[in-house]
Amino acid sequence: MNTKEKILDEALTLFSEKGYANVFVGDIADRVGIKAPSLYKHYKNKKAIFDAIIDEMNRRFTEQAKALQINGTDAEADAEIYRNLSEDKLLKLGRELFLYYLHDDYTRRFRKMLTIEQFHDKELAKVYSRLYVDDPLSYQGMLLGLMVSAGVLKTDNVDIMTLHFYAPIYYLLTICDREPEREEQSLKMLDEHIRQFDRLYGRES
Amino acid sequence: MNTKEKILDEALTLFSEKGYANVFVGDIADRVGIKAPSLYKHYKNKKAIFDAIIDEMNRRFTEQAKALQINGTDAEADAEIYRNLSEDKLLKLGRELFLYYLHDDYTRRFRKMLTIEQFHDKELAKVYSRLYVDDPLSYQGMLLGLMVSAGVLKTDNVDIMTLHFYAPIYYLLTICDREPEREEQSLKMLDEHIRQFDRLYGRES
DNA sequence: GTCTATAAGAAGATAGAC
DNA sequence: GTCTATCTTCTTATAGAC
Repeated sequence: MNTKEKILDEALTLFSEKGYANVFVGDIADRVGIKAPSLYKHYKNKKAIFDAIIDEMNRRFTEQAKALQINGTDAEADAEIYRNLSEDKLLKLGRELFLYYLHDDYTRRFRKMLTIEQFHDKELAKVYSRLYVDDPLSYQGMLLGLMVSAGVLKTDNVDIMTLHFYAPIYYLLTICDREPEREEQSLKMLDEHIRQFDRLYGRES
Repeated sequence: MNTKEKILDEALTLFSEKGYANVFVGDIADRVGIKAPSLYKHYKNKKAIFDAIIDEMNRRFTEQAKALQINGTDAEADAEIYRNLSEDKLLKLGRELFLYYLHDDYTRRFRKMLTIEQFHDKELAKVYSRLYVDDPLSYQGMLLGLMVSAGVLKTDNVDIMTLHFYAPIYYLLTICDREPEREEQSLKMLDEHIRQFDRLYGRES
């Protein structure tokens, strides 16, 4: 990781803990191991660092979305997978996804930073809603829709079923972001949530 | 409203939009209609204004909690109410609660401020979790528990049922806080959520 | 309690040497 | 690209008159 990248990395760490306004250019420089004025050789000003973080995230998520679409369009193969999805496998899948979002360093820091800055301007509000509302609901809606098609789940309203699946996961994630010591408790609730979801929409009805 | 109260009020408005660090003492004074130095006759410093807001909220919520407990302990009368709760009434109740939390000026501004400041220190994280996790889950858990006792709802895990009821409501609320123009869409989803919740846990099973 | 004037210090950013 | 020195501006807070 070169200096320019290291600046983004350390800035993201600080922004995600204290928020943009509470982080000083000198703080970032300290952590990078240079003096504040040197930082201006890499970025025009403090705001440019913040913008570069947002850009980098947009790049990553677009990339990820593309990768998901490639898998997602192969509906026949996916349907076959979901048809054979036992409760245990669903549980494992949900837990892995949750832990990825919780523990992946970049994802976690970015989510916390955006949580702090979401009211700062309309643009950031949109980014937040796209990443944590619209994209997850549409992607998971597609997956759950496949499971409905495969007869594994039953509903006449996939959108609300998706909300019922995702909202508790999102909620538990925000708890862990705020108080990491509640991770164990949250994981336990996550398991129970998925098990109950499976029972409500799935095999027993 | 005297000057001292007006300072808290305007400060809360600004803090909830920009966050503590982005609000200057002069900004608050401007909105109150005085000059910055006059403000120091009412509060020792900027931090004291913030602390006073937190204290005032603690006062209000403790008061509210007491009032709720008085009703809540009369389980017999409540059970009677919930036994006769039709889907339409549940819908109306949920919608009213949601709109209260969304539109009540004090509640909304405080929630947004705390959202921005929740990672700033452990104390604020705890306040957030108490107000938006532990208290609602325990209060609504009690109400839903009564409905289970009354035979209106069925589950072997009231905690998860409560999570399934509350998490989508919380989630929709955060969407409206961030993008008020999505209120109509969110209210529609709220209705569908409650209706579906009622179907999953209620009469049809 | 409110004002004007101002002190004290913090923070962002630039200049110019190396 | 990194440094030291420095400028400028902004922000909190105080002093003291009314």
